[in-house]
Amino acid sequence: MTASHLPEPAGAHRRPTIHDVARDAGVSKTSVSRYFGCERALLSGTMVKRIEAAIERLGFAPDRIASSLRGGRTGLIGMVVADMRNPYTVDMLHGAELACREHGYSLLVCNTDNDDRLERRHLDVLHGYSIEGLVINTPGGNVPTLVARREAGLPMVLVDRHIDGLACDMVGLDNEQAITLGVSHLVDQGYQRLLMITQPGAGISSRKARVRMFRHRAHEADLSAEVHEATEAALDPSRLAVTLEQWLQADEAPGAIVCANAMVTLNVCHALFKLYEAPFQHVGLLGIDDVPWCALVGPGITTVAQPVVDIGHGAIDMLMQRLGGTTGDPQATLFSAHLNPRGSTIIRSS
Amino acid sequence: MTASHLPEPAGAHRRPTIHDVARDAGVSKTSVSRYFGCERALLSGTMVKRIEAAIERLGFAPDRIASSLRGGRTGLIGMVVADMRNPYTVDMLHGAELACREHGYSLLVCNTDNDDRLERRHLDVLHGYSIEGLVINTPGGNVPTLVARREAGLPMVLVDRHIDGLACDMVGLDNEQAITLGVSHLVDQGYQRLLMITQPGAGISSRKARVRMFRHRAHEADLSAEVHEATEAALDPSRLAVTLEQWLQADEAPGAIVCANAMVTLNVCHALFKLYEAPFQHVGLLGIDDVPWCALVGPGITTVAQPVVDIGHGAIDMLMQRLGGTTGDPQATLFSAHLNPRGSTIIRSS
DNA sequence: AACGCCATTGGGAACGTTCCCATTTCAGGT
DNA sequence: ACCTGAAATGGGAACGTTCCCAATGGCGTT
Repeated sequence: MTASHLPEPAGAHRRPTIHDVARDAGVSKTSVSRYFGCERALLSGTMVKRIEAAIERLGFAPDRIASSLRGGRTGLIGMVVADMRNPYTVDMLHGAELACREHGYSLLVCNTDNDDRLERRHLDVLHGYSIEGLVINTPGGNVPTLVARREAGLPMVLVDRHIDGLACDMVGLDNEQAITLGVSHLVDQGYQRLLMITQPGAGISSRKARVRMFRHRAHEADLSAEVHEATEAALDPSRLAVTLEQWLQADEAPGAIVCANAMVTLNVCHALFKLYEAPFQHVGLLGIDDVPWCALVGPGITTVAQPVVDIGHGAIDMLMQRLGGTTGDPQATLFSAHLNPRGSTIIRSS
Repeated sequence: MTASHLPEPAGAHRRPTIHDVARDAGVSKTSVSRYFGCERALLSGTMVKRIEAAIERLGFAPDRIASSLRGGRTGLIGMVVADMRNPYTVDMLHGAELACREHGYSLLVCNTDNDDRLERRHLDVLHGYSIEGLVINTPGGNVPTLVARREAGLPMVLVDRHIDGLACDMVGLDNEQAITLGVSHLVDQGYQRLLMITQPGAGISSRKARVRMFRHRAHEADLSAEVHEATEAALDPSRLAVTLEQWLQADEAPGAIVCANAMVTLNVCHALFKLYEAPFQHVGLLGIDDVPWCALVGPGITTVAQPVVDIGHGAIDMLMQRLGGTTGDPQATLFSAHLNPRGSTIIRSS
């Protein structure tokens, strides 16, 4: 018998542990643990050198799973998004990833495809991993679960929208300012009637805010303002084209369409190109959310852009503050939009 | 003294453990553990009912961190991508997320922004979390680290490109077929000279394959074929415009531009719109990678589309096979592209 | 010379699971 | 009645860390 332990399979050797390092360096495992933790200052110079040498020799890397178990800190942040393919989500995720990296956290990303049951499942999984914080962009179908987690002490930041009955931090766009900016521009350009196309937003605060403010500002400027809520199906370009044509032919005065987000802008463009070869000679178009291709379509599509990367970054920043121990009432961080004027909001003589 | 343990803070109660459930149900913790694990069949009907009731009462959810420590299986898959903002990456990620969900795994997502040092750091972090598998889309700057992990037994799948000296599974596009499809289309449409714009691809197999095949097919069809490698800076629309104009004016024969990926297509479009009001009356354009806005620009941009979501899904599927114990030589799964013919590849009388 | 204190270091319990092995129970065959 | 073995259950070690507490040793103070 060579050893009292496992025969140790020939090829792959066992990952070294803090124990191995301790033995190799001739110190206690506690000291090695201190080397990695925040008690590094306790160690003497000789000790540090010996530990470092042993780590190098063995190629040791601490096991975060074991560390999480005893230490309680997993270093994991849960990120639950409603629609991974939405450009908004992508940029937000990018900002969040950046911020996590800065703070030494890692992101567990979950996509719910706007499905409440799936969201619920993802929340359970994240709970299983003992995430330290949650950033969530939710349609609002799992309020009880979220409230429970929040009250159990899980730091949580809502993105883009806040949810009634869920007292927690939130990061998003200053929708009032954004819509004011957009409508003022359209007024300045001389449009006399406006149509907003939006997705149905039963419980989604940001969508409701945009519609409310749109009506308000248009009314203030004495313009007629209509709002069309297009369900998933009604966003289909062909069906949308019918709606748009009706609205266009109802009145001779120059009109402009406002798209409530990038998804809507894309579909409205498709619809307009079905109707006209050069649609922007007949109607103005302003999109909320700027995406790279907006500058390429027709004479360029005017947009009101939100700083989405900053929003994602800001979400993590708020989380870090809570993790740092900040208590107190929920905060809302709202970012300002800016205008990208392009050719789609210039009135051509017809 | 009421108890020998902690005074138990008033508000938030401790998360229940398998122990609490066992006590409440009047069974052993082993049985509760069996309830969740794959030894469920060992339990009698009564036992199952009592455990279920206790779980319900306490709101217990197993701790995956503790489970990972002893059990060795973390349920975590690492996903390292070179550029999170690239539409390719987004769709791929979406497919991978979908597949992970099906198999009960969760994704730890890392973005490297094409930075080797950052990629290295992310790989270390993932190693710390004992991921069970790795899907990576790499510029190729950390071969030694990757080889080491692979040889230590970590299942690994490369996405989009394979790396010399790294023997591991790979999922991507059948570049030969894709380019053949694109070039044939251009030939059929009557173009007589071709220009491919690509990003520099020193170590990137997919880029090299596209260039090589482009040259080959063009030569076969007796067309002149030029390739322009645009560095990050040279992708700037203004500088690109100069390059394109030179090429256009060098010859009268009708020519078409092939863009090696969506990023390039976007910038080339910007450049063309700087040169002409209606660029596609002067030059043909074909893009590799289809993105939603391609149909909207000018008369629509013809594309060769890869099934990116399937590629992401496929990557996880391969990983699962390896996790299931499949051994043997590295496999490559290549998907076929399909053509979306649009207005940008129709020759207009000039 | 005895004392106390700070700076270092080490030993061992604990975190919440899973897994190995031992134990109990009971049916069925001799 | 006894033995055998399968089915069901429980006890305790182990996973690799962190953290509490105790121990050691050197040095300045009374």
